[in-house]
Amino acid sequence: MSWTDERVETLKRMWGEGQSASAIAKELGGVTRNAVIGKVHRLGLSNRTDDSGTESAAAAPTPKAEQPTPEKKAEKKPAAPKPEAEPIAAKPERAAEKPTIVAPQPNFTPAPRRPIVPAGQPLPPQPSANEISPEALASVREVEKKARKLSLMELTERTCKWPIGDPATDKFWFCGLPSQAGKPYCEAHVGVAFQPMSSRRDRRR
DNA sequence: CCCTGATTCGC
DNA sequence: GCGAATCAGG
Repeated sequence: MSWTDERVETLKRMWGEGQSASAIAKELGGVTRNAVIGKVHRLGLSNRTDDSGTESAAAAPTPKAEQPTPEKKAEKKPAAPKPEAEPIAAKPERAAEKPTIVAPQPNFTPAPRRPIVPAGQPLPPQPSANEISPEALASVREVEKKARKLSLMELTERTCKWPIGDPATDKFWFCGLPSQAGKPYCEAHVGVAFQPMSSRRDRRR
């Protein structure tokens, strides 16, 4: 397989979406994650958070030999118009939803009033507003159908620990699907638990 | 052990 | 330019 324009485009898009190299490789097919990573680097888009300008010091690991490879930056940015459709705010339309209790979210605040926090304890990282992408929500709902419904005792290092149901009843279990490396949740639940780190970073302050 | 990206270097 | 092997980390 070779890096056709189309394949490169897919690579760029998915990488931009924060997809992992292995995921991209899988999508493309015929290449390994190594190939993808290698290509990513050659394309010069290894840094997913393209914040040019705010470059402070650092990034000078070579105190000795400067640049053995005459690196020329043939930047050609304006190539992609990138009609990225901004996802409209998720539609929390869940009026007549089924009585099934929605999985509690880690960043969910049950008590709207009670900013009390353990003394001197820095506030836990709050992923800003909980604007979960519609896709992520849909994904979660889908996943919960396939949940292995593990009990607490059945959880392991590599099972999703996302709670489902009401802890006060028997209708309670854990997702149990394969968790992502180093994360406590499966792919879908990671998606709602953590913000994609990209999205709209900061809307003008 | 599972996974992640980063880097190297022979091709 | 390519990507397997390797490295470094979670």
